[in-house]
Amino acid sequence: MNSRTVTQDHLDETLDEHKNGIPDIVIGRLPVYLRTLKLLAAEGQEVASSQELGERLGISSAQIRKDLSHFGEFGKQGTGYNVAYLCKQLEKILKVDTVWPVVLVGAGYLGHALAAYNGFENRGFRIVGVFDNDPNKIGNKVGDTILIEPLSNIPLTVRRHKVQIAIIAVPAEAAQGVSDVLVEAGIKSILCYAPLTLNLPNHVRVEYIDPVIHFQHMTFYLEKNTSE
Amino acid sequence: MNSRTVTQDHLDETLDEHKNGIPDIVIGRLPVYLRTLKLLAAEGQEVASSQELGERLGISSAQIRKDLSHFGEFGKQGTGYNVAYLCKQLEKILKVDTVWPVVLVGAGYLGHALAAYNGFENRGFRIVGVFDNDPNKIGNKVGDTILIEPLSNIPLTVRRHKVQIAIIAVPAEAAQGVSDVLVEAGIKSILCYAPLTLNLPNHVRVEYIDPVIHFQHMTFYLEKNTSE
DNA sequence: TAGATTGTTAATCGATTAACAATC
DNA sequence: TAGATTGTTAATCGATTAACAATC
Repeated sequence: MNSRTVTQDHLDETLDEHKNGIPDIVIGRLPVYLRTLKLLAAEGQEVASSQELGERLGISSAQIRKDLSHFGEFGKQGTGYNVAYLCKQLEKILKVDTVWPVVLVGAGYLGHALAAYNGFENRGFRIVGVFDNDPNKIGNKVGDTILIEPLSNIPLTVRRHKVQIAIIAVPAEAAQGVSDVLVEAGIKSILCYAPLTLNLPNHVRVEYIDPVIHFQHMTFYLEKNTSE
Repeated sequence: MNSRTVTQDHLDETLDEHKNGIPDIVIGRLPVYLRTLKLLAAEGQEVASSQELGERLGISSAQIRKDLSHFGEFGKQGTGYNVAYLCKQLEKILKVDTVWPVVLVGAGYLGHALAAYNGFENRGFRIVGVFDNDPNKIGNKVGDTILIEPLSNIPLTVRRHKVQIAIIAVPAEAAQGVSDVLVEAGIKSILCYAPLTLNLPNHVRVEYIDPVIHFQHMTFYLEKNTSE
């Protein structure tokens, strides 16, 4: 959850903080800004102030201005931000002005849902390979486009497409083993849907999605039904 | 993202901070501790120190001890924490020592994946209703157990099962409308898979899951392939 | 010009960490 | 007893906010 110092051959840096010294927590908000700005653009809005954005996102206008100020000056006093322009700039900053190839491991229900999702492409990502070790699944197609391949094919696909990002959508028991395979193949970032904390080398970034973590966070604030 | 002050008839409190004054960020880590402890328990480990937990989670032992200290004294000097006992205590603190009913809106690929997932029950949650407005889906069953019902049935199910938690798994365009229906029905917490920020009354807690947000966070730290 | 909003500074607020007495 | 680890305090570190000069 925190910075872990990574010592490599040629440079010293941390995983969570950029060499430029921009806090990771700021980077984490930029995709949310981008998502909102694209929605505004789709609604035909040409200009937005930090105050308007803040209201829409439930955060302060000061935070938005401060966050953006790490990367340059994108607004105009008295007016606000040009929506299309700020979108472009954020895409460049986050490096999603091109499409990144992604491999997906796990072709269960969740894997199918992810493979079928058509919201990746226009936000900078494309699934270029789906892998599973179940012999009953290998050879089948997902969403009548992508073939399900055995895990042993991962290295080839990763090399061929220069893939740096992987999704793990396998059961918890299999996740650590899968992540080892991915790291070995050269994957640099993993999005893990399996409900556990992976043990990985420091040069690999992992993020987690586990709905139950969110639920359990919520229930702390809820009142139990006493009557039942 | 921050505390928003909620003024109700009878009491003043914030959404993100408990009346007891325990920081929301601490609450957010407890489910991760719980998940890890349950895994340790399943592996047969009876005792764990804050240091061991910290290493497993990639956080400091001091943080774990500090977090837990908000709720009581659960460890033993020189030994550490009894895994089973700490599990039980965390479940009580998070109120997941019983099972919460949850409604799911959206029976697309993602909805099916969520409805079929068998990892909710033993962590405190059960899907008691699945809703969709597509006439082609209504009446079908999900995972040959749960019937897909029209959104108009939401209020009845929510009342009958005293449901406080909902999952939104519909396209972005439909999400705001669905959330209005849920709030109207009395839902108190929403887990939203649609890629947008919902506009909701302050007494309703929302959390978001959007894989692209994670991807875009990751790409900031990746190097683009220059050769392609 | 008058009004609005930016970018930035300094102050405030809050979270993490280091350190250690207490104690198993 | 000696070694280990907790719970807690105080110090450090970092993030958010308020405020305002600059300026469109």
